[in-house]
Amino acid sequence: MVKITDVARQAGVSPSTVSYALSGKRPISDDTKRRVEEAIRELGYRPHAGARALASSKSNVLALVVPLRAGIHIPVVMQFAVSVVTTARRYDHDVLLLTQEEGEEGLRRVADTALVDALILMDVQLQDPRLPLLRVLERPSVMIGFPASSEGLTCIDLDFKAAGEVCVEHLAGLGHRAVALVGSPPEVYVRQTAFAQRVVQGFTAAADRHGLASSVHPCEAASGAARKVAERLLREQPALTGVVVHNEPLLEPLIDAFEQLGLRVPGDLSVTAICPDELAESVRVPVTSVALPSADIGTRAVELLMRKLDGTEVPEATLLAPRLTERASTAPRNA
Amino acid sequence: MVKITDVARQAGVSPSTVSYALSGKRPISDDTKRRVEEAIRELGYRPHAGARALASSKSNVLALVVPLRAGIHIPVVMQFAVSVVTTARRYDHDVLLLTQEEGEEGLRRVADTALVDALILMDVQLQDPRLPLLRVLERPSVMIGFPASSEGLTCIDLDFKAAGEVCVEHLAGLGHRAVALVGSPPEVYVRQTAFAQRVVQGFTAAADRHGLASSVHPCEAASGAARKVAERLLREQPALTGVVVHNEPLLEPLIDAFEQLGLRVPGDLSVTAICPDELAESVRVPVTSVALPSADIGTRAVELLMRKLDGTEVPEATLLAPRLTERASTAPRNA
DNA sequence: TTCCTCCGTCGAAGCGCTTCGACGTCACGC
DNA sequence: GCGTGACGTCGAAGCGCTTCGACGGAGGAA
Repeated sequence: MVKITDVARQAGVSPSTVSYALSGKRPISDDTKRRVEEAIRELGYRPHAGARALASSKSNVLALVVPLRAGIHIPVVMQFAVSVVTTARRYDHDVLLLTQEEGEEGLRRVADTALVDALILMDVQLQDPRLPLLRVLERPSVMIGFPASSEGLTCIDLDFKAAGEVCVEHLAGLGHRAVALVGSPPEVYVRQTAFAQRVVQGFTAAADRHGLASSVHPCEAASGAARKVAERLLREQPALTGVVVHNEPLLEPLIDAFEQLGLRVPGDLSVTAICPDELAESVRVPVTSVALPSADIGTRAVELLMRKLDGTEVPEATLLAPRLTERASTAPRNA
Repeated sequence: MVKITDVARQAGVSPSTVSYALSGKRPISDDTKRRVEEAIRELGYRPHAGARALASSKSNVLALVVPLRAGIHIPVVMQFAVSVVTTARRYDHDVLLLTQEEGEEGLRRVADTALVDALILMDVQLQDPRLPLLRVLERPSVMIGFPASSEGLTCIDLDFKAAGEVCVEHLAGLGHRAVALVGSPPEVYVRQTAFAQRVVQGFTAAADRHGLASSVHPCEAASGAARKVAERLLREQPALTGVVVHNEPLLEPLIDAFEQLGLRVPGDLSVTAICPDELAESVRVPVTSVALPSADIGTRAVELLMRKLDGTEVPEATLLAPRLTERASTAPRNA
């Protein structure tokens, strides 16, 4: 193994000079820098991560805690993870993958052993048991999603309430007078995951504001459930002409179910969704949707963390404004 | 920060004794061990990962390289990653997440900086550019999937050839005489990813052996493509009564398409798949399938790696025998 | 010209841990 | 009763890097 002293010898300088040439923390003459770089290249030198972490008390590793619970759309998690890794690399950091399963003990472990410098958590619940820990941990963290109180923490997420509102407003603007929300599986609500509830709040508030008849239906993500909920909607709300879907795996089956029940989309029924653009575009009838910008959120989360590591102040809450893209699934009522 | 010397003082022993009590590498009296453990608990001591890595030249971290290319079913990747993390934890290791995007340079980086002790690679291609690197890297690795030559490397995967055969044999056993394989997207074959080709080999070989008429159809994973391929199959192969699907996202849409074309499953058409059991069970007509045991593979991959880290010899190739589960989508011909 | 400052570099200390050799003690066998 | 291990513990060295203080020399100010 080639070490910094080898490089120093080869370049005719001291080890500390090599270190400074690498880190830029002290001025080094161009000539010296060049010789050092050359020596590094010739010898194929790579600084030892552990030694570096020990001496500098920085591991340049971020922890990413991913959920593995039911009711969460896996591709979104994955896309998010990839964008975190990619962005972290831009800042010369790596990403350690943890599962929710490890719980608070896992967080404490990687933080206290100095394995990681900072943490990113996904799938935060309203009363998340990890919150107190994050507040006392001596390492910065960013949460994807919002707990009941984000006091002293840093959170980022799509503004789901606004997303629910935007969907309703789009439908109201098209003249629809009765709308329904097909939501996430019941367990997601029971778990008190904020984003699902926020959509409901936004949806209901906007519907009330516009004087629309509305109803909310949590729904399993199995395609069998699509048919059932479709039938039920038509039975209970015969005047229904607008539907908001906040349940990725159900989107396509639900549209199929409506069509099989004799309703054309968007002729008889307008459908909007809150989901990744990718999914919305890939449905047989491309769906008007509010984008779930997982890649964007991942990038921003890492950027927030980097600023915290720099000692910069960052806002406690970052809510991304919803962006609705019109596609083929919505049309004016009675068009 | 509390360090090993603090623990040593508190327990009235030397730092090295604490270290040995922790690692068990030398005998320590029960009494001393107890006092050390107590001191650790009282002080909340956590060994510094970097210091440990430096002194022991072991980071206790594994690298996991995940693919992010098209044509790969994301939930499978995720499930795999989770099982790797979970198993690694059982062996007191953590997992660093890398993307394929980082390429060979990324592998070299984490290996040469001693950030990780070993590597796991997914989505290996027949002529994978990373192979030469893996052979010279001074760290053990395990690959999920098989390259053209696994000489000197360690690979593990489902036996996809046998999986293709098992599907055909199941159909042949039910009396079917004309079968088709609906495969992965074309780009997966172009990329020379072994598993897709192996399925084709097994499928074709078994069909020939049993004297069945057969055809192979790579297919996009979009649900629009399902309808097209279904129509094409019926047109080109009117006698068709058995289909093997090796394309997760297409499974359900394809069955829908067949039914909309007037074919009942399994009445007129028997369908088998190679996919996660979870998926096969969740389809409206539960599908007879060969399981894609991602969790199992992940676990085994980590176990192989641990044995290599121990210096134990492991087999170069581990092929998991296919396991076919009969469900509602297959029935005897002309039942 | 002298003094001070800033630049570029060096040497040494030290980050917190593991590990090696050494040493005292105790039990056992002859 | 004494040699001989094995057991349990200690001290010191060192893993490879960063960083701090120091220092010589050049350049500008006085």
